[in-house]
Amino acid sequence: MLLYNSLHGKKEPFAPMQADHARLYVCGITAYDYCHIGHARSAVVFDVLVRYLRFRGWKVTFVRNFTDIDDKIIARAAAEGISPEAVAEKYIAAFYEDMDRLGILRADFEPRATEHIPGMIRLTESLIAKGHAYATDQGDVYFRVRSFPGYGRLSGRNIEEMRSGARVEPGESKEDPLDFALWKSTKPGEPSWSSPWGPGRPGWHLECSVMSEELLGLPLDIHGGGQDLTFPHHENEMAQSMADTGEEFARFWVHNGFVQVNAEKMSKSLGNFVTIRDILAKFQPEVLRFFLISKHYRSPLDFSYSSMEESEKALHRIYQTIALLEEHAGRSKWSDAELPPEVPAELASLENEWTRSMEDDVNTAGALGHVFGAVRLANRMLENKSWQKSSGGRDLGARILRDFQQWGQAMGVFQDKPGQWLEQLKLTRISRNNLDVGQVEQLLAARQDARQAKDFQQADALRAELSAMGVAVRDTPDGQRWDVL
RNA sequence: GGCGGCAUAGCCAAGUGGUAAGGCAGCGGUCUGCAAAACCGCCAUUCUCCGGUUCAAAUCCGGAUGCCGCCUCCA
Repeated sequence: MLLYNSLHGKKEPFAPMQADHARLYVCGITAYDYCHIGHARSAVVFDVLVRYLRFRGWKVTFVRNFTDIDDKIIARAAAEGISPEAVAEKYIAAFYEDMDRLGILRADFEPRATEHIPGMIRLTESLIAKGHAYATDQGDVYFRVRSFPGYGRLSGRNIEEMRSGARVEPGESKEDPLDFALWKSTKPGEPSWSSPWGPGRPGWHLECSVMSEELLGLPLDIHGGGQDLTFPHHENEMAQSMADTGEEFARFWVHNGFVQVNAEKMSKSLGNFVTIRDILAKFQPEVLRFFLISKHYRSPLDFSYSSMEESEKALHRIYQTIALLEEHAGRSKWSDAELPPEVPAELASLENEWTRSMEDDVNTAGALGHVFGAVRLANRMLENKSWQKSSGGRDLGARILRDFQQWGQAMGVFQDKPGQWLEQLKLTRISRNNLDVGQVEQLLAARQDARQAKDFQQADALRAELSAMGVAVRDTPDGQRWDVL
């Protein structure tokens, strides 16, 4: 399969270094707030990557860390009046709640920075010993960026051009503004660990270097994260690790694109910050997941509630067809007829195209297009009276159901029972539209009476009233059924 | 200022040399007493613009315009 490697700026054939065993490390969250839509995208993108690598038959060991000590956590602790540890616990728990709902698989290892302090101290000592880092009188340790010739390779920048932009905090005594902290001396009241340089805490970039090496070994097959982490986080991780080992740190760097809200960067200052919880209060989790995979993972993605509604309708269409296919599969009698050969051939072609899309840099957007191809094919078969009751139709229906199952597993969607999903959709929409179910039922009962009395004018008036409320009524042999639009 | 990305129908969105997937909306139809629910069908001679390469370009090259991201904590 092809994967876009940020290190070289192009798609490259991917295969694990060790036979059949892919090792991935993805930067997780800093646990200082509820997860937003951008965290959801990153989580879903790498969840799909892991699922697909496994679907393809490779063994995958997947590590996703938690940063549980950091400036933002300390600031949040002060704001909430609780300890930094409690802040991290709280938001890690919230992370699991949100991600479980989105169907994100747990990683094989989910290490926390504070569990790996000794390793970080060892790496820092080693870098000092090799001349790549230095301690200051204040008890800070900095990485000597100019001692590592490859610096800037990942993010595509060169040291000379960066000088003006680098910043030096007051009180820092760096040799060079570009240098970054490996170890920070503690300020009063902050969490700290004892170290050869006095009490302090690790710099942010260090944890990923240490934990990835300890849990997976270097070089990693894939190191992932959001595009914004490319610089400085990943550049610095790479510099630390490579300066220490002298070897490649990660073979493939994979970065997901940003989520924007109303075509602007999401930020607290713009007031367009959308958390996963905000969205899941209005939509089923799978709709968000579907929305996130409906565009290629490297492109910017613009979030809006109207896009969510479109995704909801699209997903509804798929579940609707799955429901029809399952019902169809329950038939007891089948004629001997076969389908015209081009019909199963069309399905075979869609199956190939689905795989081709996924093999091409995990193109879920393209793959979904072929899923809809199968939806249409299924519906065409179901609509055709002679196809529908033929053994050829039975086989085609079973094969499409199996495809949906497999495709869904690889992408982390279509896993629910269709009846349940459709019912849940109705409940979600009722609550989103603040519908008064009692009132709806009253109107339905009145319409039922009117229809029985053949007072179609009154029945239609009631339908119009319901419709104005966003309720669609459908008359079936079993009576009235209603859906929320 | 430096680096990078993107511009495809009303909207969203695949497609990296061989003649434009898919979703939403819209339109036509099936079903229905009716039906905005379901299903089927139709819907870009054309891919921001201008040049160039080629038998052939949305896809490659050069230029223009517009939008965005990173360069500072950030998925």
